[in-house]
Amino acid sequence: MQRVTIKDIAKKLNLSKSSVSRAFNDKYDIKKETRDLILKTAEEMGYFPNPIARKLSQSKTYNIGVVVPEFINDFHAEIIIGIHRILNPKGYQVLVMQSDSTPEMELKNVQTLIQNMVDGLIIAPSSDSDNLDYYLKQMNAGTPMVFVNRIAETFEAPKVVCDNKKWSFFATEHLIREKYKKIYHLSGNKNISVARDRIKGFKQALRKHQFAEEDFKVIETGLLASGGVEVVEELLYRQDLPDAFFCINDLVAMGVIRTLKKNNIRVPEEIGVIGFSETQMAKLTSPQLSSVQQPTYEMGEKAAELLIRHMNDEEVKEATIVLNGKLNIRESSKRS
Amino acid sequence: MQRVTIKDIAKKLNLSKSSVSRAFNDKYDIKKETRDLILKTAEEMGYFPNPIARKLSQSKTYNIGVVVPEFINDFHAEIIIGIHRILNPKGYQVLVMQSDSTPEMELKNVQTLIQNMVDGLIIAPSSDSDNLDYYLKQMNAGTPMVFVNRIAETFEAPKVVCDNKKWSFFATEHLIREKYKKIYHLSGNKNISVARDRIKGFKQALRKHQFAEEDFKVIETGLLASGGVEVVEELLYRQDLPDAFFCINDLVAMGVIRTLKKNNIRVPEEIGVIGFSETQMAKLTSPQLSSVQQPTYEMGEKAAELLIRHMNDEEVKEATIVLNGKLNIRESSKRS
DNA sequence: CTGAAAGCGCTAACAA
DNA sequence: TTGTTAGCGCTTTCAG
Repeated sequence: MQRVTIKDIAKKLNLSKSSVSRAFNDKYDIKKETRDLILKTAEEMGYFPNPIARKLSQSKTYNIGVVVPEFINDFHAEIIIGIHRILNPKGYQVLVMQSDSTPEMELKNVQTLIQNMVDGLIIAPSSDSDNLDYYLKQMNAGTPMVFVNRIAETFEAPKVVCDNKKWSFFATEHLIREKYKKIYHLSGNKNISVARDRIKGFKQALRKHQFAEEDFKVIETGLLASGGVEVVEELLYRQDLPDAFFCINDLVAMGVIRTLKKNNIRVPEEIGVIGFSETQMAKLTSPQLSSVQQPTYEMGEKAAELLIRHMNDEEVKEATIVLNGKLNIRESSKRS
Repeated sequence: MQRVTIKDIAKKLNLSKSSVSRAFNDKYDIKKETRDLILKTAEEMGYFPNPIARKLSQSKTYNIGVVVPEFINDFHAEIIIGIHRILNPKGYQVLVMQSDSTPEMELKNVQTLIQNMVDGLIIAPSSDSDNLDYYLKQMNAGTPMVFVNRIAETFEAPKVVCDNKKWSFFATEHLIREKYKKIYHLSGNKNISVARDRIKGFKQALRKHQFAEEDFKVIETGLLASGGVEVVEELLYRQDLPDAFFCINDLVAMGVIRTLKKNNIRVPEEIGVIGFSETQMAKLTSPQLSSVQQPTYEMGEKAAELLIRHMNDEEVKEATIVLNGKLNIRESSKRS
């Protein structure tokens, strides 16, 4: 069964291909009746425009590339859904690739996508310091790009971020208000600006509440549950347990809680725990996990909108959108 | 900066476009030296083939559509990753859409993808009884399709499924061996063949171990944690708690465990719980959740391989691949 | 082994 | 308002 083309319709109606084409792109002049006629017979003949042909002649692919560190986690999955929500209705197709959280793979994915001629890119970088030169070069060469989440503040590009420092501050302050006296921050990886910002917020809160500087303890754990497990085991061994953990993410927090409970330490009575980047899991565990929720869907949506504006040549080179988080206080951090 | 085309290379080397094209598609005759020369200068000039042009002239898009119920869960995310693993290296791009678990949206997505001229489709249906006529029609019209997971056994199409009945049987038998005497099965939704198969396995195990037929209790809960919560609350109210729950998935199991613990019922000592479709969460909770793990990545890989064979016109119309699961026994179901 | 030329299906100047 | 025509960049048949 051959696909119907504009040529077939033109022949059938004794019109030219151009007229048919025009009927489908209402930016050109065409008499209303002929257009209606064309649209009607097109419908009858089961015609659908061939997107590839259109892409070739318009030299526009309507493809948008998205690169995320990984898509098995709620955070990035939700960002991707947000992106879809904006882009799909506008006729764009979204090509998602994951970088396995490595800058090398990320670069490779971006290159692949550019070679496949995406019209624009949304990148959720794995770190904020790698590949920047390359990205800058590509942007100057005319590839519209928008960055999400982990990206250096100083990098001059359209970006969508959360106010990590602020919400880290609130999370820490919440622990302080709950009368936790010795609070450790389990930080993911200091190469990531997001983590650095959270450290800043953490320290700022402690400082505000007159904690001694020597108590500003930050431990790097990576982003996996195992990181939380190991830290607690280590601290137990060294008999240096704090009475609260503020964790870089929910996974680490879960690792912490598990290990504490295994050692018969009660959460939140003896030790409070709070996570970040709320996951579905937070509500399902016992104790339910307190966590800072980020507006993930909105991050994706804003990034997509920014990209569209960027592709339309609006001047958004340095537009930065900062979104707000939200502190969900549940059982794991409530002593009162 | 204009993109380099084969024409530019041809001009530079005083060759014809065809030769340059041939150099990149080694199915045609071309002298080795000229080919090497072309490849070398192409490299120097920073040439990349324009995929759109190639697609148009080959009338092949190298796009594969994938429709899943949703991608915020490990199960489907892992299937998608499996698909990527096979398809990306072969130069295919994967377009993923989610149906929000409704047949209507699923149909719409499939139609959109077909209009966008994907070369083939992998569908993880939201139910196994909807849209089948349409799919059959499309397949007969020449669109290669492969189905994954929730799909009726009798539907004649290439498909990749798990042996749900078998692993449901093993899960139930495991509970029996742990001396649980009154086992309820929390089933998702009987419209889904996967759920029906698990019910079969459940009953088969009870039968084998001489449980009374009146004890074959199956309760529909949907697929969310809230379903588990509500059932336990209801059963508590009616004072009809079993001593073990075999749950359709980990989310429901988590809801069950949470609610039991809230009511000071110990898991697994008083009540055992086991999930299905292992999630990352299973290892992170306390007690750690026993669950049947399905080979999700492999399901995606097999589906992609099947699709490729199908697109190459191998006769695989009715090929069904049945994969094996695995029972991960953890704390939530071990009384001994 | 290489070149010329047609064509994939559509868009977009330009003419009429 | 409509038709003619020349592409978009590549593949592929046919000649040479």
